[in-house]
Amino acid sequence: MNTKDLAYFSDLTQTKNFSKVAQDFGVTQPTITMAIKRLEAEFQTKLVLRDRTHNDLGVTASGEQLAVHARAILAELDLTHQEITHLTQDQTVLGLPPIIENHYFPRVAAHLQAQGMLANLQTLEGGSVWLRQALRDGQADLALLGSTAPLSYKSLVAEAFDRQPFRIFVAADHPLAKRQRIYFSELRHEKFVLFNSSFVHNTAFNQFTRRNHFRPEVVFRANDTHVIMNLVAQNVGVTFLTAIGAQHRDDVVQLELLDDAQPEFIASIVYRDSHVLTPTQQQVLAVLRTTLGE
Amino acid sequence: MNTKDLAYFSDLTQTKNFSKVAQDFGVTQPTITMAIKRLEAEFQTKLVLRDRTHNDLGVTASGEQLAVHARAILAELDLTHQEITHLTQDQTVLGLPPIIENHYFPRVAAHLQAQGMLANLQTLEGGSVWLRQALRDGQADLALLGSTAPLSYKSLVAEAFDRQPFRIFVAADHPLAKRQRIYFSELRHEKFVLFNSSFVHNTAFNQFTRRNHFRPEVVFRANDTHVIMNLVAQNVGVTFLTAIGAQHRDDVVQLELLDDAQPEFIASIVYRDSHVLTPTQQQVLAVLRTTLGE
DNA sequence: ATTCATTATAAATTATTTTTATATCAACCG
DNA sequence: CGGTTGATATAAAAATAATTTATAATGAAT
Repeated sequence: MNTKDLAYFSDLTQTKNFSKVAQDFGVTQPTITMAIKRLEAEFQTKLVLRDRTHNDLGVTASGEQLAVHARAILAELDLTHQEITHLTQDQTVLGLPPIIENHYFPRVAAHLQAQGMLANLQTLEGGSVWLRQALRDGQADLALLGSTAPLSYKSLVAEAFDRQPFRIFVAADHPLAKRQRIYFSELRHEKFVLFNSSFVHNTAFNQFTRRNHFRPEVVFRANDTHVIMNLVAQNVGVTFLTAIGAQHRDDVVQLELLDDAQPEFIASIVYRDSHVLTPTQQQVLAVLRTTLGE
Repeated sequence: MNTKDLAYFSDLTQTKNFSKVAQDFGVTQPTITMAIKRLEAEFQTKLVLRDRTHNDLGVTASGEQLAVHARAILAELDLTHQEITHLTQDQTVLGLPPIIENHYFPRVAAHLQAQGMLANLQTLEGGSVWLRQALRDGQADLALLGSTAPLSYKSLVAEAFDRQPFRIFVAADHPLAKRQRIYFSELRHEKFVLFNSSFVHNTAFNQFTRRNHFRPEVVFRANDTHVIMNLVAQNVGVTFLTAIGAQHRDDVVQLELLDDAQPEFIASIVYRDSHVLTPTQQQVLAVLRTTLGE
């Protein structure tokens, strides 16, 4: 069976228009008619219902089922291409959320440098949530990710290497700046400057707000620690980060949280379980493990 | 890309012999040569190393990677066929381990009968461990499975509906038969008759033995409760089953276990998350839920 | 040195897919 | 109504792709 037919069909279930699919793939319309016929023969079932009365194309139950699998197959094929490309170019793409990149990566880079392997490494920046998907679909080969619970994801292998508590950061001239420890509930009426939703900080933050039964007022979301810290320093709001997320600065004060059973920031090395690691990638992984492991 | 090429390649990585692959698929040998060439062109990389010196065919890193994905794609395609076949024949295959079949299924069957749906149901018997795989690769659409921890498997959805403690069964004339409750450690020197390893009972049993630091003497393994019970009645050994696993009989006595934090037998309704349920399958699922749910 | 087992190559054949050209069908429109 | 439009189907021709046949090449084993 040709995977092209699956691609045609997958598109058809979405556009519900034979001619449009033909256009999308730069082929003529009868090609699509024939492709669908082939699939219907292969699976011995009607896949689409041509309802010319309402000029609307229906997908049968079998068709829906096929569409689900067709997409899975096409995604797998795509992933295969990406992986093999990285493999042949001996390139390792390491996904890094900015906080981890700032805190842990310098150490790793130094070791890789020493082994002359830095040239084979590309980094891919993004929030942990976004990177998890990037890892799945082959944009990255390895990643260092943050999470609030030990990672255990379908098709991914995760090895936790560090845990960090979350902290609150306020401007040095903020009323709370004198305190060293506070309860999250005391922040009920504060304004917040936070990471955007592709970061795990949000998961943890939401746990805190849910437990304390309040809707926080989030005045701004950014995806850069420095931007956030600058806003905090100017009292635009307070923020919620890990201790390691913030370089030291005089105009911002760090507060410990006193709440029980707090979520933690768990840092893990993550990779796909279906991915056969190259020697280079294994070396990178080994460096990550020895450098980051306790 | 044609999936046939992936099948050829997958076979080749295992047989490591072009001619053998050709035979396996009933085609001529140059067909395989060409297929591999096509894949090598598609992925722009060498996939196999023709090492004629050692008359051994090596698979490159890229080849290994492709093989992993090729198998995944072919399995997905196979699953698709199976699912669509069941779909068009409006047949639902329900996987049932024998213990669950004996205890819970009669109730379910009565309800299905009342709704005239029993004709659309086929059952597939096997241990929970084996059925889990059968469900994954499409031999079954739904299953009632036993487990010792709440089920959460990659690509499967599980809804727990009952919990049962494990018990020990001994012959009526066994020295322990007078006791009503015992500690597992008291069984250190007993002979055991058990289910074979495709049953979850083993997982639980192993937890008990590990905690009590002994290697049990297993004298026989069977996959039928009656066989096991008959052996127990004749003092061939004692067994380890759920309370519901045994019909009442005079020659066998049931003992409660006194150990702390025992594993339980958790019964769950399980199905694939990628599977689009037919109306019939949804009805069956609804009957399962109402009949089995508390 | 010859034979054997294995894979490669090239031309011919066969199968499959795509295009071109045209038909069908229902809805819409004045 | 009849004509036009948008959508899919069909059939024959053309283009592509896969497979076979026949044979060559390669290295190992005897």
